[in-house]
Amino acid sequence: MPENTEALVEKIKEYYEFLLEDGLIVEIANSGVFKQLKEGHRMMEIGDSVKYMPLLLTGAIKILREDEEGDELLLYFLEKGDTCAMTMTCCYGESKSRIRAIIEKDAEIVLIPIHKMEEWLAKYKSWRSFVFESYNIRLNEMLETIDTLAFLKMDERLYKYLTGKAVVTQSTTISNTHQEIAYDLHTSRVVVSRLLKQLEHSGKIKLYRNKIEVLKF
Amino acid sequence: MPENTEALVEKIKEYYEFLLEDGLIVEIANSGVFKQLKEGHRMMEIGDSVKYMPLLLTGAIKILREDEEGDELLLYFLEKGDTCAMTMTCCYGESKSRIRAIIEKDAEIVLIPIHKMEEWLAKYKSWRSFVFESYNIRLNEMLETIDTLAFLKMDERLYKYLTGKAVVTQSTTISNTHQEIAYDLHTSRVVVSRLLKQLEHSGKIKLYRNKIEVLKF
DNA sequence: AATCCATTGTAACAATTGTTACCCGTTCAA
DNA sequence: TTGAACGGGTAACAATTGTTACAATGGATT
Repeated sequence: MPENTEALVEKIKEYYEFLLEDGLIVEIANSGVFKQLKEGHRMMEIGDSVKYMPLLLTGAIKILREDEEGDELLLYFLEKGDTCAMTMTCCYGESKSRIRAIIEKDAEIVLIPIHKMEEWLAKYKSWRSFVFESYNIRLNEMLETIDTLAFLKMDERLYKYLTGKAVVTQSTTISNTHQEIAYDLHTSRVVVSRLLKQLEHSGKIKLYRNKIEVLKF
Repeated sequence: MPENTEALVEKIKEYYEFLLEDGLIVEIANSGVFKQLKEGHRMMEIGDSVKYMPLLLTGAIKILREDEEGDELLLYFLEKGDTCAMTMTCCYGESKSRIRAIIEKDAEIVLIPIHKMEEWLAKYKSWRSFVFESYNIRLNEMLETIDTLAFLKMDERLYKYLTGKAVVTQSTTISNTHQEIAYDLHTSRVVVSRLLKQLEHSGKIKLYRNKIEVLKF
């Protein structure tokens, strides 16, 4: 936990030095708020009004979509160096979140007041690049999600989910119940159990209680 | 067809006067190329390198995604006042198109060289707003597409497709074969025929040869 | 008129996914 | 120690979607 602004500048530099100008990093440290968040923390809900844009320093965040009946779907994970473009959306146009964000792995973030975003756009070229780059990454991530939904069958989606999760959490062991996975993929627990069993038989994973080991990538 | 730059300025003003500064519109008219494109024209293919960003004045464009096997999926339609954010993606980072664009309804567009985009970002506030607004619209459109894929059944997707298409083409009559619809929804012709019959029985549409009439919205 | 071809309708069947029900084993609290 | 709650396995069945096959229709062409 950075003790003061100086320390925060150093902390941000660790992850953003090569992306953002020094002057901008100082501004971020001055007007941003550093936070440490625990796994499982619900950072944002659908309909919440968005006042801050998060910069992710460490850890991982999962971004979910929900329909009217409350059914969920995992959109993508945010990792170190990412920011949430769906949040940036809120600086122009609507100010309500259209997604849910849950900490997937203990995270350190810096919250930036959204009015700064526009201010820095005119002022810092590196900020413009960063913001655009973020939008692009997000658009491509959404494309990927669409491809997955449209072109893959459930067993492929499941396997992709497991390997993807292993990557963002930097661990081949996934600590989830079948029910939780079912929520993320928007299917039922029985279907997940069935397909996990198949994946185990084909030697790609190993099943334990509350735990799945990914063997192949 | 505008005869000269003066006429093009007027033409662009018709659609963008309230969005973009006058000075910017003049610049667009100077460095942009006006084009008229016919329905069915394949404007861009996956893998094409992107050198221009299109501003849509009239008509409609459909944006498709394709997987390795050549299976297609409709992502969304672009309409008057829209631009293609997936194209803007190409100004930073990769320069290859990740989508296919086909004229859905005779269109008039202005092609802007992509290097102008960055130049104008620093120079015109209205351009920044426009570009951000476009990104946001596109992100939300992609979210909508994801919702549709994840939460709707095929009959609902089909009905949504028909009504959506009626809106962008500004006509309740849809001139498509069942096979063409099947491609857009990434399913088979037989499935489309079956579900269309159901929709007809429920009184939402009326079927003809090469033609579908949307009765309810 | 005869023929061809694209389009649509439909039946029969297969594969995938979703649902219900019930099992067993583990964990945890009373 | 007992029982409830949770996590997971599995069978049986239902619903949805995909596939194959073939018939019927209507235009277009010769």
